[in-house]
Amino acid sequence: MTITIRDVAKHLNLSITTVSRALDGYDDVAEETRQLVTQAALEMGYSPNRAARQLRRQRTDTIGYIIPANTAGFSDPFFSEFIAGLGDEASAHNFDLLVSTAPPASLAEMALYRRWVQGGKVGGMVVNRIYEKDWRLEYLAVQKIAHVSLERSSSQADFVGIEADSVNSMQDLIAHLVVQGRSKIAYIGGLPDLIIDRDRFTGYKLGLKSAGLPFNPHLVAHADLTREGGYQVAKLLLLAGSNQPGAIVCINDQTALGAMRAVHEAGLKVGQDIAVAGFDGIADSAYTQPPLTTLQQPVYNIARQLVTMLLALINGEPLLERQITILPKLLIRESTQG
Amino acid sequence: MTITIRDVAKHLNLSITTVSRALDGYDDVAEETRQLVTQAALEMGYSPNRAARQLRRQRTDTIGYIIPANTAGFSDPFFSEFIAGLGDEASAHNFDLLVSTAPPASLAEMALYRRWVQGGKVGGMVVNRIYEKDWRLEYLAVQKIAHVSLERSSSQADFVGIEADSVNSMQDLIAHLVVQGRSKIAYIGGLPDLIIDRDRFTGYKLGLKSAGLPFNPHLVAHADLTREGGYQVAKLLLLAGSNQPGAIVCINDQTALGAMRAVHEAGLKVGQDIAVAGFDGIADSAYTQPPLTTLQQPVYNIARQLVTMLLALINGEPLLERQITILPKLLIRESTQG
DNA sequence: TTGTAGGCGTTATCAA
DNA sequence: TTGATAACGCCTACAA
Repeated sequence: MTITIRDVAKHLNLSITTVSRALDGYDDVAEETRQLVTQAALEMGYSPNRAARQLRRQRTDTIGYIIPANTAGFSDPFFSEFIAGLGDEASAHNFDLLVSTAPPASLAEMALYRRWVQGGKVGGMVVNRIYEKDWRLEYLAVQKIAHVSLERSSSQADFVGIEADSVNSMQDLIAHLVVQGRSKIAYIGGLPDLIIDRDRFTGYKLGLKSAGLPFNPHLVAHADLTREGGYQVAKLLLLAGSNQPGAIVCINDQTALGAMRAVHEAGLKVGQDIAVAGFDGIADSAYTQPPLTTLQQPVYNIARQLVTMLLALINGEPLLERQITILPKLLIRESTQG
Repeated sequence: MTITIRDVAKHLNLSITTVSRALDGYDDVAEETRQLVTQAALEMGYSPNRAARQLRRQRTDTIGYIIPANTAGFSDPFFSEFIAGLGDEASAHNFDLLVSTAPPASLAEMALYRRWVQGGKVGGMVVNRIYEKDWRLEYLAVQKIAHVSLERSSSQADFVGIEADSVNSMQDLIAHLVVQGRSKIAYIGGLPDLIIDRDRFTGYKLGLKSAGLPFNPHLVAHADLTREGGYQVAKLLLLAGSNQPGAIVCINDQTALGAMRAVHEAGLKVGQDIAVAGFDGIADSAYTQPPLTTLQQPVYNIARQLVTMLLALINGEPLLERQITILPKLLIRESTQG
């Protein structure tokens, strides 16, 4: 940081006030002067110091997102798409995106929130992978800081964000599997306290009910939303002998990828011997072998939309819709059709 | 931003100086006082305003990384691992990571650099996907701002960062394919100006030479490092009739995934009819069907190491190694063995 | 060991 | 239409 507004002003024999206003587009500056200033700023390579601006304006042009990663070195394409969406939309509004990772409800996570929110580093937060009881949402509400969430916790008094209608879309998926002649349909979820687990599991059960199929707790398992977790849990399900499932429905695509691998290693054919389906519709899902049936959510666009909503909140602009519901789209691919 | 150091000081009937120093761990503060202050700060929910601190200290605790994304809504697991590594290591040092995406050498990219670097928003940058002639590196050098890069441009006078020995590792891969009886080995790269393309392509050619195989320009194609690009280009290669390759070596795993799909759609079997190999060793590669042979780089750890180096640079600490070379590890999987 | 005071670079208020 | 000046919250010489 070497060149300041003072340098520009001195160079032009103007006051810093005029320079500041010329650059900020105030209309009480002579057009001629503005041209001069803009030109000089560009030539001199001046860009306003963000810290000073933030301090003075008492607001920041930064939003934050903390990836809820349980393990170090994790990797889930859901997050790259999500972050790309957040970043692109933020950039479009000259906002910046602060990113970090922390295990849910960990001390590290809390420290980050504290630093970012109470330190005024961010003007708003994006949250997802919501839990039924989620300290983050309570915290953000108490701090009265702008935030939007993907998925909704029942404790959220004033929910602003997007939720997917997992319950209904999951039922569509189950119906599809039933049409394909599958009856012993297994479900691999995540932590039961997760909103997405609750909803997708509910949809799964309702789907069975509609089809007149019995609910069998032995066909339900919980993993951790990772490929590895899906793999391990699916292996166990496949050992069930006569109780072996004819289909495995997973809480997300990563889990499904793991399950597919387990099926394959068991010497069975995905799509023929056992149907496998996921949820999210990440780009990978079209490239697996066989391609994966999934409930697709437009992750990238959801992220952009969330940022749009968040910025409106931050800028105190009216929000057309405070709550948006999306119906994931059933993409039927080979993994569920013999 | 509501509770400041002043509030804490007033609450305790101390001066702000004392509070500031107590919290920053200076040793000229009575232990008793420190306890009091720390306690009060916690209770009152005080966290220093980052903007004020940055302005005063004339340095920031933020580093930046701009994802070189060519298309909106892109998704490459390489980047999620990379970002997770950057974020984790930054967090470990109480630094924050600013992330955005921009097409290489675009106006948007330049605007971001300007805002971040000249605006003092970041104290250092991480750069990768380097080009032979790369404006970012020149810019960062001119601005005299700390930066590290993954891959090295020949124009980098003072390179600090990590480079993979693509040339040698690629030769290992070619040797492996030759042992497997493959002779018509194709190469799908990226833009020729990319360092990784230059190096991997060089390794490819040297590998052919060592094996006494002729170099055939018709077996070389350029895509864009995406799955879709790899898919399209591989389709063309497969149409070559009698010139059809027996193996396809790709610049990265994403390209290889696309190529695998093309092979599959052509009714051929990956690993038997045609061998396919990638580069990077992203987590996905173990889960494809068949699993993908690849040259693995520890992306997550590379990212962490880069941040370690960058922070040393920023803090003016001595760097044990300014330049680290990594030899990617050949992971032989089914995609190259019949 | 603690307190006083100046200034980091901006923007906003007020006066010219 | 432009300029002088105060303040944003913090850190750090320097003084007590």
